Amino acid sequence: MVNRSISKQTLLRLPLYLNYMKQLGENTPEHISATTIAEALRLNHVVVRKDLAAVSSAGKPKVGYNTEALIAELEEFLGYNDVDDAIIVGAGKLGKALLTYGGFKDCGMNIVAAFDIDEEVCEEDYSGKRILTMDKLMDLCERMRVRIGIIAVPAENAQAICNLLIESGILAIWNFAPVHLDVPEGILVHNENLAASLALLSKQLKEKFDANT
Amino acid sequence: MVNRSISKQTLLRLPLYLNYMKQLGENTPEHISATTIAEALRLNHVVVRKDLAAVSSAGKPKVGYNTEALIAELEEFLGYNDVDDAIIVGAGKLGKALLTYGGFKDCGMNIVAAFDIDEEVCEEDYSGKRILTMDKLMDLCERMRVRIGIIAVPAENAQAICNLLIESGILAIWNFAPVHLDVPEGILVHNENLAASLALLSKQLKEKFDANT
DNA sequence: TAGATTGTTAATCGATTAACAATC
DNA sequence: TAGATTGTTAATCGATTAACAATC
Repeated sequence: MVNRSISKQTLLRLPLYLNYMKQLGENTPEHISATTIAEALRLNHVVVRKDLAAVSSAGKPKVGYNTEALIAELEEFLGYNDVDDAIIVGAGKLGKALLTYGGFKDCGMNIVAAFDIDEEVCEEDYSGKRILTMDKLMDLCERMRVRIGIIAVPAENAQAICNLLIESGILAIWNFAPVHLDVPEGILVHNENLAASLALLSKQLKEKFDANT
Repeated sequence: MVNRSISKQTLLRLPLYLNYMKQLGENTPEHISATTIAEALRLNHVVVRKDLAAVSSAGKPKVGYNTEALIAELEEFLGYNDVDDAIIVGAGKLGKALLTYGGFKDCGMNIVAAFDIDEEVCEEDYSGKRILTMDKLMDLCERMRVRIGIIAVPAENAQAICNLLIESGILAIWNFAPVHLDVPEGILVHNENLAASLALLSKQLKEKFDANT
C-alpha cells in the first residue's frame, strides 16, 4: 500500500465505498470488483479502480477484491482503527446531538465531553457523556492531550472559543459556526456550514428546473 | 452577471466570502477588494477575483467592490432571497437540532416540520416547529409542494425513508445517514457523513505530524 | 499622471477519462 | 484457452495560477 499523494477527492470517495460495502449485509459477496461498486454508486469505474489501487494491493484480475479484506483495508487507511479524542464547545441542540451521536465510534472518533458557558446544562449526563463548565476546558485538553475541537457555539462567540481552544493545545478544529476563523499557521480548520450546504442544494434544484424550461 | 458554468469549487467558496463580509460588523469598509478578502481567507487573490467576477459586475479598478452591494449580489446569486421549504424525517437529537436551528433562515431555507415514527416525540412544539407522525408526511409534501427532504434517521431506515420521500414528490435529498441511497435518475442527493468528516480531519492531523517526524 | 485594482488571455497543474497491457 | 478484471500509461478536461492589458 502506497500512501503518498492521495488526492482530496479520493479521500472523500473512500468512505462512500466503505459505506456501500458495509451496507450489503447478507448480500455481501466474498469478492467485489471496482466495476460493481462504481455501478452501485454511479461513479466512473476507472475512478473507483484507481482509488482502490491507492489503498489496497490485494485486487486480483478476474476475481476482484476480497470484500472483507477491502473493508478492513479501507478502515485501516482512513484511521478508523486507532481511536482519536475530540471535545465539543457549545452544548446547544447541535452540540448535544453531536455529543451523543453513536456513529463517531465506527470511524474511530471518541467525543470526550462537551463544554458550555450555561451552568444550567452542565453536569448533566448525556448517555454517559458529560457537559462541563468552560473553566474545565483547558485543564482537560492538556491532561488528556485532546487535539481536536468542535465548535458548536453561536457565530459571535466562535472566534473567541477558537482562540481558547488553540491556547489549550487543540490542533484541528471542526467549525459549525458560519464564520471564517482566523488561526495561526499550522492549525487545521474544517468548516461545516450546514445552512449554506442546504441552500446550495436548493439552488442546484432550482437551476435544474430552470434548465428544463 | 453571467450565470453559466460556475464551477463547483466556486459555489463552495462564495458562502465563505459572504460570511467574511457579514462578520466585519462595525469595521465594514464602504469598498472591499478581492485582494483583501483573499488575504483574510488565505486564498489566492486571482481565485477570489474570478469568483467575484462570476457573480458581480460592479467591481471598479482602484476602488474594488461596494461591500454592501457585493453582499446583496452574493445573497441573490446563492438564492438566499427566495425562501425554499424543506422537511426533516427523523426527530432524534440531530433532527431536532436541525429543526430548531435558526441559521437556515439567513440562507433562505425554511424547515417546515419534522416527522418521526415515535408517536411520543410527535405533536411536541419546538420553537414553533412541529414534529408530526409519519402518516402525515406525504399529504403535507404534496399540499405544500415541498421539494427538499432531509434524512436524519438511522442508517437501516434511510433507504426506505428515501423511497417514501420520492413517492411524496421530493426532488432533492440531504442525507445524514451513512449509507449510499439508491435513487431514480433526476433526484438530487447530497450526502453529509458527519462521522466520516471528523475522521478525515483526524487523519489529516495525524498525517501532518507523521510528515514532521 | 501614477498606482491600485479589475478583468482577460495564456500557461500550468491536477484530476478524470480513455486506451491498452498484464494476469488469474 | 478465453474472458473478466486489475493496473498502467497516455489523452483529455477543468481548475488554478501567472502574466498582462484596461481603467478609474
